[in-house]
Amino acid sequence: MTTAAKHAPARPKRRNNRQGAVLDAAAARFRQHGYAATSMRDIAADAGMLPGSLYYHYPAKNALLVAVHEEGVRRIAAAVDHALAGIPELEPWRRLEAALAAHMETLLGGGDYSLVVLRDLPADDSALRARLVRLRDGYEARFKTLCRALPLTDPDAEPWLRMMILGAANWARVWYRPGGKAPAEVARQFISQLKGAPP
Amino acid sequence: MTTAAKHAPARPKRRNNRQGAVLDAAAARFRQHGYAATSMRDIAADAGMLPGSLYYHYPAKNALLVAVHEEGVRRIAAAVDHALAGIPELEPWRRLEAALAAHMETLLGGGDYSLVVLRDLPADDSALRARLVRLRDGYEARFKTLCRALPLTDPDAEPWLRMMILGAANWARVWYRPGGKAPAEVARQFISQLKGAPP
DNA sequence: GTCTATACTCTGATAGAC
DNA sequence: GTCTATCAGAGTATAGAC
Repeated sequence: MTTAAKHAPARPKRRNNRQGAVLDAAAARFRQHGYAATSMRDIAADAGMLPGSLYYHYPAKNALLVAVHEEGVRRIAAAVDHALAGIPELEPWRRLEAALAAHMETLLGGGDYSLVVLRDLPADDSALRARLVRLRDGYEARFKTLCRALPLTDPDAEPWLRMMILGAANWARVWYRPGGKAPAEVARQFISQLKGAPP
Repeated sequence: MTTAAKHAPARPKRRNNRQGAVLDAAAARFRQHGYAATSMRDIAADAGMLPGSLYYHYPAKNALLVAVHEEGVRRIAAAVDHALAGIPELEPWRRLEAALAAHMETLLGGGDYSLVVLRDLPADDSALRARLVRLRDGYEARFKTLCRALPLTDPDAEPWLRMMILGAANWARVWYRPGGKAPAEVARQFISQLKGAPP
């Protein structure tokens, strides 16, 4: 943690790159049909393999879910961090808006791996569930920091404000259609509702 | 629609009431484990039947999903309508807050059938999906009316405001824990964030 | 390292006795 | 209205050839 949080270049060891194909296929299926409705046969077919071959790369179906989730969090966190690094200016509302725009662009941008925002955590495996929740919480800590920096008249409002922003943003997955407003514009409008009239 | 929107008393024909047990069992399973992860055998066991017996009451698994969904929408809509009927006063923000409180109480109150706000609409059956979406849209029309009545400085803000409110409320299912603040209090705080400083 | 073939369980659903 | 018995197929996972 001294020099850089990510000690690996970009994709450390995608051995013969077939593992990447498996993960991509799983991400696409999980996103489109959900975890429970996706079969290993589906994933294998999309990856151009037979079902049994998957188990060389990942020991079980839920290991695939964890891997997809980890990659998803990694990507959305990178997008947000990159957006914030571009504007070291101090105006807190604008920083929050930029972060939210990056969050929503990644989430709604059509890429798979947007599961960060998993609605439907596996209820049967509590260890797995806890692990995924911890991952998401680690990511969302960024928004806690951003919201705490806001000049609010009532400091106790911060948690509610944060819950509203993230909730509204994540729920956008349900109603958003690619043809509509750009994700960044949605983010701008959301922030605008909370900020009240601008000066 | 002249005298009353609901022409049936409370539960029109729960024939021999075993059908109700089936629906309750299905609702509980769908809520806790999701649709795809629930088997007809699970539902049958919870209802005290054998798997084959379910098909006397419902012709297929997805018919159960539709029935649960319809009952869920009916309940949450009834709760909101009842709350609004109690306060025919005119202050629009208070009406919206009351409706949101009823929405969230029903949603977070622990009852099954709160699937209204279905996370995971079946992606494989687009006819079914469309039907469920239409049901939800019919319910949410109430909030469109409520938001349009608000005294907003920018009238174009109404859709964004509504999307934020419903999104934040529905997403609360993900983080809300029964020990915490009452749902009505959460609703109050959410509205408070949007209204700005009260007079 | 990757694939083939397969084991074994569970799925939604049906037919017909009671 | 519920049960017994069963179907055909899909589910995850494994063993072992290449």
